[in-house]
Amino acid sequence: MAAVDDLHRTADERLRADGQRYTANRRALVDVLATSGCPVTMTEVLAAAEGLALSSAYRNLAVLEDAGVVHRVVTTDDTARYELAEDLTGHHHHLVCTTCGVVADIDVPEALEHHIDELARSAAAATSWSVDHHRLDLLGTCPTCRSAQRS
Amino acid sequence: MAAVDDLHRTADERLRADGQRYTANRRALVDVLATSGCPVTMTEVLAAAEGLALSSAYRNLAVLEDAGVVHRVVTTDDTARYELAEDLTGHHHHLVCTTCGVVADIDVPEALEHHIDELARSAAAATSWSVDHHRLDLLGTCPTCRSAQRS
DNA sequence: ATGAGTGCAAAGGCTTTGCATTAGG
DNA sequence: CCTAATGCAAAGCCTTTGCACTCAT
Repeated sequence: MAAVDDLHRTADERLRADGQRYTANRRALVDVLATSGCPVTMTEVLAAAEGLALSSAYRNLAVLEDAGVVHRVVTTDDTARYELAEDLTGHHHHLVCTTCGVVADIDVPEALEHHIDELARSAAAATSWSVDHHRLDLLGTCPTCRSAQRS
Repeated sequence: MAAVDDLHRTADERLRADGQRYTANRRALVDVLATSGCPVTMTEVLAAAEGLALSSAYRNLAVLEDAGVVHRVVTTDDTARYELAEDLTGHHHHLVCTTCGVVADIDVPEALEHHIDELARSAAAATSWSVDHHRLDLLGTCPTCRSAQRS
């Protein structure tokens, strides 16, 4: 998998640029996130990375986030989720289940992104805030919770 | 203030429909949220509603949320914020400060809302999720934190 | 009088931190 | 060697819950 090698190389570079080492634990975390396909909870991270201590997972995910490799996703419940940074996976948005909290990725039409960028510019101009990113979530019910409702 | 009277009447109706009473504490909470103009933290709620117990504030905000009077806003930090439900204040989106967490309201052009609704429909059709709402946040730095950075 | 609402204190759950040990450069 | 990283346990912080008391109907 050349793509995965590239990912690790990029992660390594970013951590070094941040004065950090790309250790086995950190590499394992990146693998977990690259494999999962959607933002994952700490519980899921620990299940996928056997032998990794809870505190190391939190600390390393924070280090990876500081280095711009990982993004911490906060939705509506009290459990954070983690995914690879957008510039590694491509810009996307989220479908969030308001029942169980699970998050899926969705792509958004270029035209809509363009409209949002315009909004960001005009809002920044009107408010004296600076605007860096945006976040568009669709909130609803995932297939699993939908079938649970019906039964 | 006729508008505020309407607000309290609506809140009262919704609580009763939910089998709940519109008590003095709950009325005070609605007043705090109506006055603040942007989503507020629990700390701010307690400061504004003198004599209100922490547990009562949490419990009553939960009751008000269940009744559809209040909306709990989760952004990027670990402190929830509360605002009046959108159908009481009008649909809007948020400007979130990634430094201090403060949240401001912004209105979004009708055309953009329309595009987002289309996205919601197509995403629902493509994924077998059901989609109820959306949430668009602009993430950046508020004026206060911007001046703190410069100094 | 009867159940909802309230306040205090204690407990919960996710996350962070202190500290001794281990490993990488 | 020397600093960073790790793992365990303890602490923190926001939030929820248990329980006795008060208030409204």
